[in-house]
Amino acid sequence: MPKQKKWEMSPEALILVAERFKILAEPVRLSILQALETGEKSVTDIANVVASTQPNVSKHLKMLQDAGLLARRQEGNTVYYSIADKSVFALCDAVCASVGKRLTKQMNSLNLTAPPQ
Amino acid sequence: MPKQKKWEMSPEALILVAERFKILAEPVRLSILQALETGEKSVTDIANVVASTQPNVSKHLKMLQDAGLLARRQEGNTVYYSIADKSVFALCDAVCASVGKRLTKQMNSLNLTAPPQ
DNA sequence: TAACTATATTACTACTTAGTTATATTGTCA
DNA sequence: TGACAATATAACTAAGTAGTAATATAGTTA
Repeated sequence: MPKQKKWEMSPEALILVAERFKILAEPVRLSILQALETGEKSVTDIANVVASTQPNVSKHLKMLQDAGLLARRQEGNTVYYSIADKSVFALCDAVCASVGKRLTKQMNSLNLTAPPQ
Repeated sequence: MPKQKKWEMSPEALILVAERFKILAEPVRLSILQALETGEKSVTDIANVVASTQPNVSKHLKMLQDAGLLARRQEGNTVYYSIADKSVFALCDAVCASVGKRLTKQMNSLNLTAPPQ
């Protein structure tokens, strides 16, 4: 019986939740989170992994940090970012499962159990 | 031991996940989902509940349906939409918890256990 | 048929933002 | 100090989109 509670949320709360979703609604930012799953990395390293430019990555990192998803640690000249809120991975897994289920349904509805040709 | 699996995701999968997050990154759409939690509703009813115009709501409904989150049922002249993927509520709850935890931390770091003034 | 209702669509405007380029800032080392 | 390296920031452009207003498409009823 843990599931069936009503979803009461104020408009302000809805806005906050939407903002959090917006942070995650960018492939590059998801890629950054993925790159940091194995541990902290410098900005330059992240830029290399996600195949983007340093200024662009810096901007995304700031957004992720402001959202409370990343932590920042400076050592001498280089800055290391790391995951501050591991719950994002569970979120992404849940979305991935939902999206995957939907794609499977679509394929089945087209009687495509295997790719054509 | 169910948790600690590596997060391997192709760039295409990241794009799909980001698109799903983007669908949820809009307060009006979250409000629509909230309005439908108690059961199906007509377009006009939804527009009234979320305090928006009919064309705007119709557009959002189409996006939600295309994403597989809503189901559509037509009866005579009116169209009823309903939740097709209840997993979105778990997602929103998870985000809400994460955001709430972060706000609590911020308040504690400012020694604000109660609102000022 | 015409008049009415519910929903969808189109065209448009205003706003947001991802990416780029150039530059500023900060730290290290000689 | 100067030269260099790592990161952050500012200004800009281009693309996407939420909301609006007008119109189109159906379905109902007379």
